[in-house]
Amino acid sequence: MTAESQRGRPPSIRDVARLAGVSHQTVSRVLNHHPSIRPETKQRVLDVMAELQYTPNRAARALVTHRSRTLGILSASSTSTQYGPASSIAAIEGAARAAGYWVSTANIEASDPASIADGLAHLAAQGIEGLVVIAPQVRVFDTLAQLSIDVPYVTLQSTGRDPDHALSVDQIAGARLATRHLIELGHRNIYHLTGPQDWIEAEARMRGFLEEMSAQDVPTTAPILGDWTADFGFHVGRELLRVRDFTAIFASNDQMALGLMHAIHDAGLDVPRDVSIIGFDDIPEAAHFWPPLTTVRQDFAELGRRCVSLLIGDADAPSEAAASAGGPGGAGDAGTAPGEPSAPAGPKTIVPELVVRASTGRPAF
Amino acid sequence: MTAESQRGRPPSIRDVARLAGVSHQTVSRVLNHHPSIRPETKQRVLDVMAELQYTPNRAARALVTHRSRTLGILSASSTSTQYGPASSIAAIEGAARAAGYWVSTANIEASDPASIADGLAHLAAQGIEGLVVIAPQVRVFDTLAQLSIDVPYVTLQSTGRDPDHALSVDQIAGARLATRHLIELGHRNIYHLTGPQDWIEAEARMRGFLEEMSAQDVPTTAPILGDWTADFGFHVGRELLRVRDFTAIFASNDQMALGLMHAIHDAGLDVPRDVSIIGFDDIPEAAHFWPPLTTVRQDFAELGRRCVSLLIGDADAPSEAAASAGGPGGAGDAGTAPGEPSAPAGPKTIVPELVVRASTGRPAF
DNA sequence: TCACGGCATGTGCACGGTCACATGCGACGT
DNA sequence: ACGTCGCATGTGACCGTGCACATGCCGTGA
Repeated sequence: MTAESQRGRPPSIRDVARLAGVSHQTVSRVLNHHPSIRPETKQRVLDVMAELQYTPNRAARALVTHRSRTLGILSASSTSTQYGPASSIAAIEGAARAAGYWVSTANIEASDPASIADGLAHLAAQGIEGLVVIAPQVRVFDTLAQLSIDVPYVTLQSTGRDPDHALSVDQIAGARLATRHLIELGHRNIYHLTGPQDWIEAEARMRGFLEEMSAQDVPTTAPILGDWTADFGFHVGRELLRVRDFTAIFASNDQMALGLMHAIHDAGLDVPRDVSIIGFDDIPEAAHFWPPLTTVRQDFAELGRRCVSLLIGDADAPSEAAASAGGPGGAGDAGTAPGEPSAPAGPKTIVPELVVRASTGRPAF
Repeated sequence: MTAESQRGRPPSIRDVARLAGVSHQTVSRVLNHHPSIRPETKQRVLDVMAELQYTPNRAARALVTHRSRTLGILSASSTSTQYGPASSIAAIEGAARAAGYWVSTANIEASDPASIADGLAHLAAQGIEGLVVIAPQVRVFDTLAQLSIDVPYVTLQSTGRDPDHALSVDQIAGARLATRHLIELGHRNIYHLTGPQDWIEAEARMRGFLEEMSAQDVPTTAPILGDWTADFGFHVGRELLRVRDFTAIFASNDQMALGLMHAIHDAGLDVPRDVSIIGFDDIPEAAHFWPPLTTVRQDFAELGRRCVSLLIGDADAPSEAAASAGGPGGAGDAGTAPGEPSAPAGPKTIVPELVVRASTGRPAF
């Protein structure tokens, strides 16, 4: 029965149209949830689609609509392997898919301008409609401008500085939380180990640290520039322990905190008796570090979701809303096309949360 | 000068053709590295392309060639946030991009069949030319068959059981390495904490463990089914310590090993004096666990790269090789199109490596 | 009764590439 | 000297969709 329609190629709307006894345009209307189609006609078309296992051809659609329905993620490969970014990426993909979008990723070497340009060009060649940047952002933006790529973009995890493009976990507030916690425990000699300087969130955490320190009138030492890795934390820890003019360290991510604790244990010291350590992110392993790490939790998944609603809100909502008053519907495939496009996304700032575990305590003296 | 050619749309090959004084087909030939184009003509076309900032339209190309040049990754969202899979994914993307392919990801809830089907359908709708599966594989394959999706696929990290689709880190060898290490230290009462049973590599590591145990005539206890998480390791550890009829545990990933060590410390015991712990994967943090973790290192990035060369070798190499004898060139964009497509990929099995650190030692008695 | 508007549907073209098939021209063998 | 072959290039159709613009029909108000 269906064998007859087999002709090598996958079925097109015209094949469906022929079998349903309508024009190809009617089929197209069914696909796009056009309002004025008689229910019976629609049903007949849907039946034929199912019978033929028809799938809309993405390329053809993109060609004529000039819309790729694809979001790009530009990610530093050194970080996409870490819990936080990886969780956000997963959430981005999920939210995008729910909204009928595809997600395409490009990993770059953050340190190499050519790599940035290459990755960006790769995404641009795809006609992405939105871009999420998880990388040292200053350089990326320069390159973006140079290549005259013009798509809406969002930077994951930045501070509220550029409110159009930055949806923020309030990194500053999180850093202040961490710092305040140490100060309230009685620490006065506190170091801060930051992330790389061209990561906006590293800078934000540093700012939060400095703000809280001066707000509480605690004398500040210069932050130490780190690179997010546990290895780096370990080496910095070894250096710092030579002098030991501190009782607490605030590391701007959990990995570096882990490295610090390693160095401290190696020196025969105890956490938190001799030194208190606080991290940032609350990766799932942090609860099982020894000692379990006090840290600041971020909701990475929520962050990813908001990225998408920001991006798709920009790109989609206007035309979408204009097109049809009542029905949302979107432009998903006829078969799938589930729930509403995500809700207005709530307040714009995600507030991070202090998680007190066993790596912080009162200073010994 | 260039202002004149601005007409809203991005430039097409016809625009380029007009300005270069050739036919659109000649432009197309330049794009596809056709052999018989006069160097001067080619150069003229390339110049115009540069001037116009011409970018080939992916959708149009895909429409007519029936090739999407896209690879799909189906990944369990619970695992894509972990170091190993994430590294492989990054490597896959890099290798794919170098070969002129795009990568699109779908994260699924491994436990939910509907989610699997949804993710797979999403990728299929894109016309992916290859699929990498990083998820409990049994269910995925069933679904793949049900949806009658027919693309070459590769399972990341599987054992050598199905040699066509499995490019293997030799998980069995790795597990034997770990087990032998414990036995050689003098341990006789060894537990094994596995990954979820429907993950092929979890099963492979378990097999390796069992094989080595019986090869060395050490009595075996039933493996404990885990879920890859540190939390789970922690809880299992607490249970096991009630009886304490063992001197060593082989955890099939580093996270679970971490959880185990946490439980052991909590009980006031010492690693490795009271219990030896060995992990698997060698995530970057493992060197900084307390104590630094003995584990088995896998080259995740190499694994990812091989995935791609396997997939693209299948899909591309035949026609590619037939097309032009000498020049590789690929079908990248005229402007970009860098280095050779990856080399023949070497021997098919990646051999993992034992990394001895401080979490294993001789049993106390 | 008829013009008119809205619904349900159909017709043809455009999107930006590639492919199959010309075409013109110079070199070469007989 | 002429047919033939290969190179360099051009012409037109086609891929599967969506859009702008008909078209026919029915209900409605003047």
